[in-house]
Amino acid sequence: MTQDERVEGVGDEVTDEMPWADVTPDAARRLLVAAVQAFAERGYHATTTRDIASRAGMSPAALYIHYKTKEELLLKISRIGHDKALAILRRAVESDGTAAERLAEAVRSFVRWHAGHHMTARVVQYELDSLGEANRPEIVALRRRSDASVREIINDGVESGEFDVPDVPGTTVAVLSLCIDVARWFNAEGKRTPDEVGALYADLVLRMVAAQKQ
Amino acid sequence: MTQDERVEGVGDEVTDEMPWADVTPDAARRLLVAAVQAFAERGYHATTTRDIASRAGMSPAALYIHYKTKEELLLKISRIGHDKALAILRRAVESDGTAAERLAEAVRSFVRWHAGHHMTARVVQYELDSLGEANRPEIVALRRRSDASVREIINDGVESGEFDVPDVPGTTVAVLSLCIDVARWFNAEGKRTPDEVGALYADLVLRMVAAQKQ
DNA sequence: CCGGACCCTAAGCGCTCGCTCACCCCGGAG
DNA sequence: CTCCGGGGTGAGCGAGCGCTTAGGGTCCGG
Repeated sequence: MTQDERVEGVGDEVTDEMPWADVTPDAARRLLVAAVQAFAERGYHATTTRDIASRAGMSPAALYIHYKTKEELLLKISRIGHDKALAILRRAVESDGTAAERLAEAVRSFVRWHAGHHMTARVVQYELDSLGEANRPEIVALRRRSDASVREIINDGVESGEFDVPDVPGTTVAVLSLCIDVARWFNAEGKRTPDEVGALYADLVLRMVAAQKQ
Repeated sequence: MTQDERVEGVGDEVTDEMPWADVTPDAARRLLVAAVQAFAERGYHATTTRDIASRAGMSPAALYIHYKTKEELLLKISRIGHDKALAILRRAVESDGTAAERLAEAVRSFVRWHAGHHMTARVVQYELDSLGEANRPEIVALRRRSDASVREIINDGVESGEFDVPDVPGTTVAVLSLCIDVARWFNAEGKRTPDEVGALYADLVLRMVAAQKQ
């Protein structure tokens, strides 16, 4: 009863920082971070539980004190990652400003997150199929909410006349796809910072939806 | 000496059709097609050689008559797939017309291929890391040539004044990224045909690079 | 009839996987 | 000191992996 649970209470008013800050037993967090790195580098199926444990400085058996299975690690990573990504999008949707401003902010912050946390994002976005049938629907639902958030802004812009978008669902898919794929190609040793990529992509997306002649 | 090598000589003047048409022993082609499906559905590391063989209607051992290892299958798929994709881009680059026409054609045909052959494209684009150190450089080199092809068209358009692109390398990455990610989300049972997605994406890309005010 | 080249299979080798279990170390209460 | 419980470990389990090998069916020229 002394050092046990301070899980709740801190709130999550921050959305852009280290995602694993409030994973509570210290050893469990180290294992989670190790799993993110391993999954991002080698893929879920090519990663062994022995590899995860040794990255966290533990024996292979220690993993099973904190997680029931290897898939539970992937599920927890996917859940937290999608929550963070969705929170970023929702904040942009619910902010004040024109549709163009909100769309630019959504793309900028979403891309910044995918670049800055490209290891996490890679696992979150590309290892969804590695989840079993039992766990996948929960994550797919989160993803659909991200889709709806972007479509919401684009629809607003079309209705207000700011945007000229012949195919709203198709353009929504394209915008999200563009942002998500950042996690695949972004390299921390490359020349661009996450901020720069975010600014570039926000500009490109605004061009995609802008009314052609005013 | 009788039926051995007729590999070369047929030429590859066709770029948009079934990619495995000229894989010569019939059993080897069936195994390759089975491997593409399995890798696309489950990923390379989650696919067993027993699964590939049984999809091709053979025993597990039959695979090793035609291929030395499981990775050789992935390498062959990657090589053929990248060759086809690059050929499509090169044809657009070397065609006649304005930069805008060539860029639109490049995106349209590249996207059409990624949608129409999304299983192959998924393996080609997303399983590159599963190749060992020995084989990866060859495929990476092919990918760089695709990158250079798109950059070439965009540079032409900037120099001729057709395009207004502040960041040519960044925009090149974005365009390719947009096209490639089609392989991830495209669903054959969905509402859109590969042609429709190609047309939509060509339009979106032209908007991204178009001179804002003329 | 034979004999062998060509494909393919049944069986299984050696290995590593995800995961388990019996035990140990160590700080705090009595 | 003893006792105890929770986080950790060493060793190893059954299973399934990539891949190999000995041999069988079939079609050929003789």
